[in-house]
Amino acid sequence: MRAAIALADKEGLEALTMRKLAQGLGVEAMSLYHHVSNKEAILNEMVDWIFGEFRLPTTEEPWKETLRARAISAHDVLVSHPWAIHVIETRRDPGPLTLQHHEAVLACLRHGGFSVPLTAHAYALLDSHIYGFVMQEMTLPFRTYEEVEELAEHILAQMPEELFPSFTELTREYILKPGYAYANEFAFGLDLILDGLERAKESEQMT
Amino acid sequence: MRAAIALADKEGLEALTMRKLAQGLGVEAMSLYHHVSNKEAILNEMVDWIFGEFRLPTTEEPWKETLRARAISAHDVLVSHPWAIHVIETRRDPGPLTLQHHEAVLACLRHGGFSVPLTAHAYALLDSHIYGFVMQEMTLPFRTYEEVEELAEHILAQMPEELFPSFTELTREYILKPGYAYANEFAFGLDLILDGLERAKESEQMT
DNA sequence: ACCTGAACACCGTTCAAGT
DNA sequence: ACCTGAACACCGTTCAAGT
Repeated sequence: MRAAIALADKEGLEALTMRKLAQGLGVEAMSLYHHVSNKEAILNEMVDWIFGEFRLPTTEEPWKETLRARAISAHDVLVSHPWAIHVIETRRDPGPLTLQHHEAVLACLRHGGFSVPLTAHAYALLDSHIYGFVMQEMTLPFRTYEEVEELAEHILAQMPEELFPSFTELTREYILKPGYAYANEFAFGLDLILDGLERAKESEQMT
Repeated sequence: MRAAIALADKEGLEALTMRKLAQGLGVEAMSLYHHVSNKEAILNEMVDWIFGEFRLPTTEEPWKETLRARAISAHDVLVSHPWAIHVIETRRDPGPLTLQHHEAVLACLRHGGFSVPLTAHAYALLDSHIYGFVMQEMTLPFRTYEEVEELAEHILAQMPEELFPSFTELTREYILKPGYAYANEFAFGLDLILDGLERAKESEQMT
């Protein structure tokens, strides 16, 4: 398990083959099948491990703060294991740590005063933001600010400005400004969503 | 191109191999390399085609309405081509239809009165919701209401209720109610986000 | 109980050879 | 210009055979 995560972290998901995993463990590929039923099972366990890394929200703290912290933690975990979002996307049966995590988020919302339907809405929305944001972040063709700059210049140079005025404007006046980092956009959306959920809860409680 | 999309639609992304694609075209796999440089190029074109299917927002209509319609259209397109979200996630260079689509969304926000930074925030947020939601929707282990019911009963039966009180409550009081469909959650989040963006724009204009 | 070598049914892709 | 057969370097997985 640890070997599989380390291998995917270091060499990418496509390098995680049964042969290479076995090699890292000093064994032949076929031996792995004595400890795990197939590769799917390994991927399932990897996803469950990821959920175990997310900070659990509590029912003691205010819902907004604790869910904000868990969202940021989830974002950070997913970004530091770039294979995770892809693998999560293909899993269909949640492991024990995953269930435990879901339970903690749901309990937090219910204790925070959300009705059952609003809890369902809120959970779907919060996780859409986390997964969708990380997905976009991972597909960006750059990671460092230097790469952003280089790529943006390259794009600007070959993009007809008349056809893409808003695009070039955004690149020039926002992306190429010092201090730009896509990851900073995460908190904006998160806070907008949390504020919106608070408002929805309050208007629900008035009726 | 059309053959590749049809094959992925009908038999799934894992069935889209060069050999099967060629077979459907009545030709050998190796012949494809005369018309396309490699499989990556095919996947790039498929993603660009997907973006071409999204309804383009306009600058004539009010931003909120036209962006709402484009989000719903994008959701519907992605759900009806289940391979799309996975392939988008691994693409790194946008095609012409993709760029055109981005330009239209950015122009719509700018015409709607959003500043350049707020336009960047808004776009990241809207697309996070679309991608993240679809991603979750695709990984659900059910599609029809009957399957929901069956699975929920199965889960309830083997889940220790003391350990997962909120989970069982949600399943019993929300998911198992007639008329439940996960896809319905999409509009809730979308409207919450659009309202939040409107509010953010107004408070920006006051300063 | 654990490991292994050979094999099977696949991949994407290259390349020399055909028309 | 377009297509093809054989081949290469890989996959996940099965299975009989070893210790």
